[in-house]
Amino acid sequence: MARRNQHSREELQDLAVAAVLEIAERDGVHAVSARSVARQIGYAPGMLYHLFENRDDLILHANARTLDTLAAAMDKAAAKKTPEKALLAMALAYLQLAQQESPRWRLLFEHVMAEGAEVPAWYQAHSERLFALLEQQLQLLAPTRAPSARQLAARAIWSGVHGVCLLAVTGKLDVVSSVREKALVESLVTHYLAGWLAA
Amino acid sequence: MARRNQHSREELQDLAVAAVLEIAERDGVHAVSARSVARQIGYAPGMLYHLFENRDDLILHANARTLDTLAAAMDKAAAKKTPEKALLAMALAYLQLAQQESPRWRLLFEHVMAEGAEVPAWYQAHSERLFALLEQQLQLLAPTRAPSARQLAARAIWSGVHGVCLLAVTGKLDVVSSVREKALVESLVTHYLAGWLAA
DNA sequence: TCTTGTTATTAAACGGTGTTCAGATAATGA
DNA sequence: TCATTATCTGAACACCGTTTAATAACAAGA
Repeated sequence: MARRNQHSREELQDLAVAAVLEIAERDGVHAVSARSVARQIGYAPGMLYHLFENRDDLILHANARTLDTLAAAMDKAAAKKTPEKALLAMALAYLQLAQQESPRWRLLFEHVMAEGAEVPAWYQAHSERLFALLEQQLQLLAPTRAPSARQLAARAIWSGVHGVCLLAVTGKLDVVSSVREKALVESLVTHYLAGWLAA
Repeated sequence: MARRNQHSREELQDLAVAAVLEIAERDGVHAVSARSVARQIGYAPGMLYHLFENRDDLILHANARTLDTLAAAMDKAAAKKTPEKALLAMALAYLQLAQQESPRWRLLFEHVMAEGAEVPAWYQAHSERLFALLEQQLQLLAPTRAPSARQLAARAIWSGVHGVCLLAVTGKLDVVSSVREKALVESLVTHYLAGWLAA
């Protein structure tokens, strides 16, 4: 069978991306392969290579959707709060999402570009949106500071929170069960901010 | 050919681990495979499965060596310093090592256990040594605080520093080139500590 | 309506991966 | 010297990402 023309190119891309996320959630990250995704959307594996450049491209499209979900959750979490509380709420929103939809986030955390391949600009734009949300609150919190200082603080906070979420989701943190991940994020954000503001 | 008995089991394990690290450094992380490692040490791929349980086991042994190198560097960096300076020095030692031997660290950062497999206890012991080094300094810095508070702080700091190193090595941080990684680590550690001590 | 051209789709293959295992070979102990 | 034991290999299995020639269905024109 060939040329059925049931879906537009864009529809097929959406179907494939949705299939990636669904398979990851249902069968685990390891189960996401060109063949499994193709089977799920009812096409041959080769079809995926007319829709995406390669596997990286497909996974990045799925991960971009995950990042957008997070950006929306952070926006919501920050609404009508003081900058300090907003920053903490955004960090906790990250942790919560990463924990409750961990397969999606493992897909994001554990994805590695093929040898020599660079992360494309369009994807970086998605992740930069997150930094922008932080910088926005830091702007309100410390309007007189240099923009470069705020950029640095935003990246320091986010790298730190990212580290906690990553270790939490990939299960490398449960060394001491008494230390809860939420407490880690709270400690990291509040103490860093306190120190940063006092400096 | 079979049964040449040139090396003991332990020697062969060491050879294999060394081969993993050498191939990663020379040809890149992607080039590390059962076949390439076996070829490098002059044996058949199947041999590796008499020396290690599986690929994860082999990689973990290599990564444990990387962790031990870091622990030694941290020990050296912390010597004869005040606790605060020691903590910063240890974090910077991490960053420096991760940056200058990035293939080894990509091997560590990007390694993912097979589906359903847990990180074995003997490996966790290696990474716990790092936390212990931090807690040791925090003990000197804030001897009156509860041990659980120090455990939490050690993990918060380390998760944060880990986040920076990871993003730096895997190249996901160069969004704003003006922000240097070293400045991020310094900011993270000093401001967190300042806030933590003031609390 | 018939034909031609275009486009979506697939089957099959290629070279790679981790892993298993029966069998071959050399060292060892009796 | 012979039987046993431990070491090591070759070949296979099932999977992976990816490419490509061939095919079938649609669209357009005559």
